Order: sequence, then C-alpha cells, then structure tokens
Amino acid sequence: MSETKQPVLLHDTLSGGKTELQTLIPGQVGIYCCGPTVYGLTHLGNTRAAVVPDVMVRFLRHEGYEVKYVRNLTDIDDKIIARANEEGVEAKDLANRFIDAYHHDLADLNLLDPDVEPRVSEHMSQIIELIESLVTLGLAYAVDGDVYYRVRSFGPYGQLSHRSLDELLEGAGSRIDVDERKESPLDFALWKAVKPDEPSWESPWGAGRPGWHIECSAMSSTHLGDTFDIHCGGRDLIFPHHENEIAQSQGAHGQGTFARYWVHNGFINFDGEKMSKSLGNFFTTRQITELYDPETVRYFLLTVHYRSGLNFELEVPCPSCGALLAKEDQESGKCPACGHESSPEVLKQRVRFPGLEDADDRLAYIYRTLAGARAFLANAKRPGNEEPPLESVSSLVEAFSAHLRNDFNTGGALGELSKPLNEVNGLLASGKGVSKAVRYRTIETIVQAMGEVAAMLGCFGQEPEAWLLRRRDSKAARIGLDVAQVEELLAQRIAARVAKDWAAADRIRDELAKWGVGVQDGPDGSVWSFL
RNA sequence: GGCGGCAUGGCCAAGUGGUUAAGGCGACGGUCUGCAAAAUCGUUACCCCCGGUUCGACUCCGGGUGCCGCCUCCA
Repeated sequence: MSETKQPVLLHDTLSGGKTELQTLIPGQVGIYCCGPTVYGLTHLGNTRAAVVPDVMVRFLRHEGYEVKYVRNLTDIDDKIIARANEEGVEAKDLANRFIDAYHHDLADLNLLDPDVEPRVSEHMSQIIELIESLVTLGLAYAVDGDVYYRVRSFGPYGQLSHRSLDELLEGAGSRIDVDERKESPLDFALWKAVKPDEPSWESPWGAGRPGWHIECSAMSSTHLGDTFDIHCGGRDLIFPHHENEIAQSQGAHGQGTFARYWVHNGFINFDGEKMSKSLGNFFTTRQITELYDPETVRYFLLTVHYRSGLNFELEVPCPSCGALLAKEDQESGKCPACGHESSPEVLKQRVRFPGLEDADDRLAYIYRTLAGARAFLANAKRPGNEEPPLESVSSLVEAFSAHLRNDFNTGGALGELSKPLNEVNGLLASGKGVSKAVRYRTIETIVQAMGEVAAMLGCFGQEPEAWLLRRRDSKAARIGLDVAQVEELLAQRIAARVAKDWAAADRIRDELAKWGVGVQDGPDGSVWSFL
C-alpha cells in the first residue's frame, strides 16, 4: 500500500490554494495541531478543530502513511492565571482540571489520542533555549525582564496572513495600547517578566513565563523537528498566532524550515456569527453531548467541508402551538402566534438543534441498515457460487476515499454513502431481481466497506444494535420516558393486533404517539422508536 | 480603512470549462401496511447581478452587490 499512493490534495493557507501533499520523508507525515488553552470547558468550535485533524490522521493512516500526530496543550496563559486567581486556586490545578475535562469530552467523540501531547509547562527549557537563540541572532531583545520579538527584522513577516508590515502597523497603532518599551508596536512578547500572583520560571532574563506563541515553535521542533509537514488549527489562529510562530521558528532555524503546509478549519457559527468564548454565544461540547449522542455530534461536524463555516442553529418551538419563537419571544416567553406564555425552564427543555436532529436521524438510518445487514448475514446461507456485489457497493470505499483525498472533503464523501446504503436496504427488504449470490455478496461487502469507512472517519464503527439501543434509551432518559411502560403498552398493542382489534391497537398507538413514541409493525412483531 | 473567504433547488450541502449539477432534510405521488410507521420507488435547480475570455462557463478573469471572518484574546 505504501509503494504507490494516490496523491492527496490539501488546501494550504500559505500558498493560498490546493496542492499535492509531498511529505518531507516519503510515506511519513508529521502533524502539529494547535490544541486548546485550558481555561474552560471545550466548546463546539474547539471540538471541530480537534475532529478535523483527527480525520486527517485517520485517513492518512488509511492511505498507508506513517503519521506522527502532535497536539499541544497550552497550560500557561494569561486567561488561565486570571481564572485561577478568581477562583483562588493554583493556575496549574485549574489547567489540569480542564485538561481532564478536555480529554474526557474528546474521548466521547471517538478522537484518537495524539502520539504526543506536549504541555507548555513541561517544555520550559526548550522555550528558553529558543528565545535565547533568537536574542543571539538579533531577532529578539530584552527589556526589564520581558523579551520581545523584533518583527521588523524578520523579512517575510506577514507571509501566512498575506499582509505587509505597513498594513499591520496601521492597524496596530490605532487599536491596541502600545507598550512604549517595545521598539515597534508589532513586536510581541516571547517572555513575560513575573507579576504578583503569577506562576513563574527562572530564565536568563529573570523569573517569568513564556508569551503565547513561543510554545508552539518550541514544542513542534522538539517533537517533529525544525521542519515538518502539516500544521493545523482554527482560522482565527492565522494571525497573529501562526504568523508569529513562523517568525520565531524560521527566525531561529532558517528560511524554508517549519511547517510545509498550513491547514485551517472554519468556524462554527451561531445565529450566523462566529461562536466564541469572548462573544459568550457558545455551547460547550458537554452541553451538546448531554442531549445528543457524541457520535451524532461528530457526524454533524463532518457533514460540511472543514474549511467552511458550519452554522449551528437552535430552535425553540412554542410548547402550546409549536410555532417557532423568534429570539425576542424566547426571552419574553410569550408566543406571538397563540399568546401562550412559557417559563424559561420549559422553553429550555424544548430547545432543538435541527442540524443535530438531522444528523441523529441519518446516523440511525445508517446503523439500522448495518444492523439489518448483519442480521441477514447471520441468518442467510452463504451461496456456493461467487458473483460480484452491486457496483455502488463494491466501489464505495474508492469513491469515498477519493473525496477525502481531495482536501479531506468529508461532506462529499458522506454523499457517496446514499446509493449503496439505499440499494442494500432494497436487497434487505427483498431479493427480487437479483441472484442470491449477488444479494449475499452485496450485503456482505457493505458491512466490510462501512468498516473501512469507519476507520477513515471515526463514525459508524460501533455495534449497530447497541448504538441504536443506547440512542433510544438515552433519549428516553432525557425526556423522562418510562421505557418499561412503553414496552408494556407495546405488548398490549401486539396482543390487540393479533386479535385483529384494530381500534384498540390504534388507540394504543395514539397514546404512545403522545409520548413521542412511534411504532413500526413488521412481519415478526412490533418495535418502537422516537417520532 | 487594509487583507481574506463565501454566494448552488423551500432549507442544509458536494461538485464540474461542454455528458442526466452528488447527497441529506422537507414536500408531493406510488409500493409495502388492517391503517400507519420504517424501508423503498418516483417527482421537486439551469448555480447572486453585470461585463469579459472561450466554439462553449454555474465552473476562468474583471467589476458590482450581499454575507462572514481576520487586522485585539479566540478553534
């Protein structure tokens, strides 16, 4: 597999277009992902930024690459310190707490562990060493225990964000309070002298701590070398974070070093605007996974190309008439359509996330198909003669990977699932029109193909029956549905149907429908699910 | 103000210089069903506007309009 790889295209922010991935060492890929600053719970945007490289890593491994995946944790930072001081705890303890939460949340979403997960606090000597060499090279200067990067002396500054020094200077003067001790407003801190109530480390410039950007330069070269393949992160990191990383790393290690490709994911938008902690319009991943299966969230994030914005919508229907409430009405609680007034608590329980509902239904469809396929295989006899499976199924893996090879186009790839799944459902329902061998082989092949898809995507890999059951039960728990009671009614209904007492059967079905439960009657009994 | 991105059916969303412009949701009609549901079959787009390049553009170039982002912490 590793001998002849098909080209993988990716969009590189630096060159501004799609290029073919040519790894530094053939067959190997080094990826550095800017992980979170751990001062709060992970929000959906952070999660997307972790899921995107996760799929890249899975896919490149599937393509036969040996991948070294490094994702850092920024555990020393202004906001961590501020928050810790507010809470009256050690910054380190606060950081650790949110690191645990981060790990927990990501594991839920079936994220692979990175091969290395470096922390700033554990790379102090490398950071100091890097700053020292920048000082020695004349690219940095110390003032009163602070050390700043001398941006002007790094010629290519602005290459990633496609901005010139002049443009940047115009903005800088007007929008930030300029520290008079800096030679230029653009200069940024590599090292910050200790202030009261702050953790600090000894350095040649006195006690202090690293500035925000230096850690990624230091940790990436420590774990991937001065030059490596892919550096990824959210779009908002392009400037200044990644621009500054380039200045630091190339400043110290020379032109042509550092990341060869820059991959940046788009934002999650909420109400059409960027979801962010500073705007306060964010949802933590945990809030969402309490309502929906984590795999649903993962699937949802992958339905759209990673570079695009992903709109996260919220709907609040009126509990009385079902009309969707506008933002003002959500706050007042009064429905303009029917005049019904609801308390905030009631409305909160009614909140729906249409994108996730769709994703959940789709995932259920896929798992139901898979469950059906497995059941078929378990019961059917393997035909003696071999015949090829239906084309849509036999070509699925290739069609799917082709999309991922094209800048990790998960949205396009997911679209390739429809036809084969659809045809398999047809075969499951009836063997009309095809030979037994084709039917069997097609169903057998879809199970196998979906296994490969699962390896690439990190979705669809669970036990179908278990997933379906868990989804049903967790949703039941969420809305306070008594499953035993549902089962009881269902049993009564089955009895009524056997007795051909349609009126009673329909009455029970109506009753269940009031609870949001639907029934499906099949040749061998009835099952229930959510409407 | 500077820089960057986006604009595809009712909604979401892939994609291509010229064949039938994926897929999902929704809607409508059929099959199945005691009736339903689920599943399945069928129907549902000429790609923001104006110029240009081209034999031919939704796809390339220029302009316009609109939305979003970055320029300050941010995934």
